[in-house]
Amino acid sequence: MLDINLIRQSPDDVIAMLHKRQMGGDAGKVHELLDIDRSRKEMVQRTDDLKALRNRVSKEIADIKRTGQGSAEELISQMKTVSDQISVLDAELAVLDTGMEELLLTLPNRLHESVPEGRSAEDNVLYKGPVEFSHDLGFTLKNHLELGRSLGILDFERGAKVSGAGFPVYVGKGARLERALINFMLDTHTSNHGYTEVFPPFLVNQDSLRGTGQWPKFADQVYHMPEDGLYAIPTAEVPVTNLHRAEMLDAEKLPIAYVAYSACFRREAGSYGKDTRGFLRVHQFNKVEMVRFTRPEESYDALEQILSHAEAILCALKIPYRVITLCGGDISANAAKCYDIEVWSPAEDRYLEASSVSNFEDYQARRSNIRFKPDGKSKPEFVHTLNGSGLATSRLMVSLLEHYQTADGRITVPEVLRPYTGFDVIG
RNA sequence: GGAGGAUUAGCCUAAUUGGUAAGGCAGCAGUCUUGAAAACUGCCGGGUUUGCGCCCAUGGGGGUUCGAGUCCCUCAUCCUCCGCCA
Repeated sequence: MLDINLIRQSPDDVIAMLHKRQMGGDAGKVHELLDIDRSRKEMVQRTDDLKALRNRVSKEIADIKRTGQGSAEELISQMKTVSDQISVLDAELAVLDTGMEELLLTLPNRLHESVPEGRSAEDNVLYKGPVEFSHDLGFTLKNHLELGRSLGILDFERGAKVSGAGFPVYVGKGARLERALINFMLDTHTSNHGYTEVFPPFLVNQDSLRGTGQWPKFADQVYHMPEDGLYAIPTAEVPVTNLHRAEMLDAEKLPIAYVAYSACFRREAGSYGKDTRGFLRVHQFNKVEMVRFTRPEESYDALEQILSHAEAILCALKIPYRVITLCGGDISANAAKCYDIEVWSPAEDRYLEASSVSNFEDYQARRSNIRFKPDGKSKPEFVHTLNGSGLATSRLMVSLLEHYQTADGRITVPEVLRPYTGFDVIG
C-alpha cells in the first residue's frame, strides 16, 4: 500500500509510476483518491467539532448529576440530537474511508529508479550471465516428461486422476530426488547463508493475503475454502511475512532472515493452453523461499544478497542460468524491484523462470503494519520486506533432469545431492 | 462441540452504582558526574494543527446510553475443565 501522504504531496510521481508500469489507465484512481481525501478531511472536521461539543457537555452533565444541582434534562435531550447527527456523519465517513482503502489497496507499489522502462517481458534486461556449466549432451535429448515416464519417477496421469491436471506425483527415486533438493536448499540457506528455518501453515486467512498483497488484486489466483475462510498459499512468502503482521519489531533483531519450505498452490486461471506440459505450469509445486525484514536503508543490499543465495544453489547443482531485471511493464504490482532467475532447458531450448527475487520496500509492511523503532525516541517506521525463491523445484527439476540425463536414458544425480538421495543414478 | 475465565500502550499492571484511561518498567533527552550508576526534570499510542488545542484509541465488529475499559450481542486468540478424535 502506498503512503497516502505520498499521493497528496506528489501525485504526479505516482501517475508517472503507473505509466512506467503500463498502467496509465489507472491514473484516474489517483485523482479519485485526492477527491475523496479532500471531502473526507472536511467531514472529519465537522464530526470532530460535534464530538468535541458532546464530550464537553457530557462532562457538564456528569457534574450536574454529581453535585445534584439543577436539571440535566435539557442538555441530555440536546446531546441526543447531536449524537444522532454524529451517527449520520460517521456512517458517511465510513463510506469514504472504505472507498479510499479499496482504491489504495489496488494501487501498485512504487518502482525503484533502476527498474528499466519497458512494455512487456520482452523488454526485461539481462542483469547477470548467462552462467554456463558444461554437461555432456551430445545425443538426442529427452525432455523431462519422457524421462519421467521412462524412468517411472513422475506420474502426471495419476496426479490428474487423483486431483486434476497440474498436480504432479513423484514416485520412488523421483520422490526421493525432490525431497533431496528441498533438504539441500534448506540446509544451504540455514548453514551457509544465516537463515532461520520456518515450517509455516499452508492455509492462511484473508488478512494474511491482504498483508502481502495477493488480496484483493490476485484473488482469482488463490484456492479458497469458503466454509473456513481459509486460502491455500500461493507461496511461503504469505505465511512467513505475516508472521510479524501488526508487530513492533525489536530494532536490534533486524535484519530478520527466514527460509521456509512450502507446497505452493496456484489456480493459474486464464493461462490454459500455454506452457501446460508437465512441470512447466502446475497448480501445486514445492518451493523453498527466503524472506527478509530489514531497515529501509539496507533493503537494496539485502536484495543482492538474496539473489546471490539463490544463485549459490544453481552453482552447486551446476545448472546454467541467467538473471534478468524485470522492466516496468512486467514487474508485479507489489514489488519495487525484481530479478528473475531463469534456468536453461536444453530440451525446450529456452530459459524457464525458476526464481523471483523482490524488494517490496514498505509496501507490504504498510499493509501488514510491521514496524520498528529506529532508536528510542523516534517514531515507529515501517520495515522493508523482501523475498526470493531459493528455489522452486518444478522448473528446476525440468532443467536438472535434462542436464543430468545420459545417452542411455538414465539420470546422474548431481554430486551435492548424493548425501541426500543415497543413490548416484536413477535408472 | 460444550462450560467457565482472560485480552488495556514496546512490556507489566490499575480504574466506586457507567461520568470520559492512573501508574510502573524499558527507552530517549537534559541536569548532576572525570566517566558511569543512582537521583531529579522532561518526552514516551495514532491523526490533525504554525501553535494552543481538538478528535480517535482498552483484542476485532456491532448495540444500549447524553456519556461505555465497565452493560448487552457477536467474532478472534489464549488459559482451565468436559466431550470427540489421530
